[in-house]
Amino acid sequence: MNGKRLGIRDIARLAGVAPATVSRVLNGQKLVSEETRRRVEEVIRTLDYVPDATARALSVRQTKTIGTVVPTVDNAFYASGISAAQKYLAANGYTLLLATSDYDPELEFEQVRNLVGRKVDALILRGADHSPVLLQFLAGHGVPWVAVGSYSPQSPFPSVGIDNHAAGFRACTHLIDLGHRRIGLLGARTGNNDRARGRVRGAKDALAGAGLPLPEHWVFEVGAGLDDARQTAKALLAEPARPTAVVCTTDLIAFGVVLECARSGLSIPESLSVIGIGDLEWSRHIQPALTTISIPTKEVWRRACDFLVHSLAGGNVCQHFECGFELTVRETTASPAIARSA
Amino acid sequence: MNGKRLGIRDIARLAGVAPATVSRVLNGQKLVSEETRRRVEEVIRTLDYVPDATARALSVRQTKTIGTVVPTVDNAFYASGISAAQKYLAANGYTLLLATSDYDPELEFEQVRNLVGRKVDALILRGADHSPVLLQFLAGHGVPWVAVGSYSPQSPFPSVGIDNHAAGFRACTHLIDLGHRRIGLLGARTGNNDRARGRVRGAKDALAGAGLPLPEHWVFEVGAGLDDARQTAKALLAEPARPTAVVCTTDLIAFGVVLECARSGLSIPESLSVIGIGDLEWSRHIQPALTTISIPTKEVWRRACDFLVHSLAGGNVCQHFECGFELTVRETTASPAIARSA
DNA sequence: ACTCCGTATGAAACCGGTTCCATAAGCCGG
DNA sequence: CCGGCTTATGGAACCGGTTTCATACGGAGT
Repeated sequence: MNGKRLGIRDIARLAGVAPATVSRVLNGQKLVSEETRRRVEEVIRTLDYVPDATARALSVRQTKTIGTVVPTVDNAFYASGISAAQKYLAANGYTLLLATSDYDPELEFEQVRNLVGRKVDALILRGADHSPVLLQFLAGHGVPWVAVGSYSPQSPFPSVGIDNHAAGFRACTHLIDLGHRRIGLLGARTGNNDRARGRVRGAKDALAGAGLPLPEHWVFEVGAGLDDARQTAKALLAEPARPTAVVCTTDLIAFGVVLECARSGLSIPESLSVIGIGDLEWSRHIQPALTTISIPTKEVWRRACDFLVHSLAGGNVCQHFECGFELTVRETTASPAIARSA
Repeated sequence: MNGKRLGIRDIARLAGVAPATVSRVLNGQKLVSEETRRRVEEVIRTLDYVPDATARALSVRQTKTIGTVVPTVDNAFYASGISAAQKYLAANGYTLLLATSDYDPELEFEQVRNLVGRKVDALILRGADHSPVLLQFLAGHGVPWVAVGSYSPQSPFPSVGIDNHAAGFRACTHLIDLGHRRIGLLGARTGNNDRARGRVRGAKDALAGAGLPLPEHWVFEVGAGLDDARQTAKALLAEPARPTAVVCTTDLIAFGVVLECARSGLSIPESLSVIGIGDLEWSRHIQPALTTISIPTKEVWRRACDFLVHSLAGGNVCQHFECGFELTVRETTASPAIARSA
């Protein structure tokens, strides 16, 4: 190849103009004569010149990049959000810089630090639950960010998501309405996770509101993978005095229960009603199809991006956005009467 | 906040040294006295200073960033690869810049252009099947890249993946070995996709080798989503003279068949044997569990990253790496005798 | 005491864009 | 015919790191 990269000055020389003019053409400013613009564009096209974004970033102090750190992409829930975000951002001239934390807050911080060093214009973080040190770091460096996944109007930082407490409450209420009195609760780890916590509390509040007991041995804390979920489900099924229904705070956990019941020949919903939260793609494909709380994950992420893009553009955008959820009844829930009265 | 961002010169002033020295400390060079190093690090720590990666990138002409463009993250197959790549790269000081093309070559090119403009050190692209214009663009800009998903030793560009022809062949052979004579073929779109093409050809070659016919109406070309797969499966089941087995070039397609059969009461494998290629996480969870060709997707991506990291570091790495696959027999395949001889 | 060398540090140019400011040309009204 | 305004363009500083080259210093060798 030709010895060195070609830059704006080369283009300028070949087009017989000043670098400043080339820059103006590149940025579509209107203070350039039509004639000059065409000449410059011609040169750019024939040389296949692509301006150096790092140089531009250094100069204008913005990278047109949004960073995000999620626990893993290896989970339909996050993958779906990432996908939606990526698409929305690309359509608006931004690129997504992706980092994963593997559910480790320590690593999350390191990743955030890295992203900030790379001068992302803003960050998308899951949940509003972050260490003060991290928050202070972000504030100190003037990096805007938005929390996705939970609607937290009381938080001083922007957030987009659903009301997790209400979702947990709604899921549990559905079971109560069906007539269940013995309801178990399988929740994701709540440490450092306000969404899981909200859902669990919602379900508990529903139970308490209905005057129903929740014995210690009917509540389980579940790890992140599908295998963890199956493991826990197995433990649940081994319970001598089993509940007639369980609310799972994520669909993945519910999958675990459904699959494990299938394996051990326990029929759903006759012997056990199961409800999840999330409504992943698989939820309606699995056998029996999962009753769940549908969360518009893609919309949540899209709105988070929308918020950032607009507020970076100087717009005045509402700090908190609540996305709606809805109960989607499929085949894994039924009245306990079906089984008991038989 | 303090009026302006703090830079290396501020750190230098506060530590009473020259900017060059701070730079040396940051980069861990050894030509700095222990005493000075400690003083500088002290200042950096107390000020929470994070060096500007864009400035560094401009200066050293490398961003420690690897770009990739995949059709979508919204597919367990790609999500899994992305996830592995991200993790591996992070562990080696790189960050993944993610772009998606939505199965559109036009958009893919645009994304590549964008990534190149952002000065990624290298690219990971799916497959070796790219337009000459794109290849020329990459070459002209001196951007190294590696193809993932197919082992293509004859290609002038590096590749990491499995031998897709062999995978298709193996899958089909499994059905033939079981005694099937009427075998259908559900393949992903082959346009611009050498992997799908290889698998389809492999299956066809196996058929031809066994002297088995493949009537036009037993081969289907399937769209990308699970819903497309179900749609096609529905069409297959409507065939009056249906095959006794089908090879699907991806697990997602196989899922479609399995789910659609369950819906219409057709029992697998008694009435129809199904084999997929890929072995996604769901393949072993679905009912009945899917027989498939297991591809070490994560390993493929990890090796692709490994290749790039090492060759960027100046190492001399083998240009093509073939990952192994293996047949994983589960519950969706059986001898046709079971059904026919009854 | 003097040269020679290795080590620690500083000064300044450079990476490739952007943008402020200056300048020049063209046009209008008085 | 000239001042003043608008528009097109060029010159040069600047963004925040890195790196080359020069310099200063201390110690070893003779």
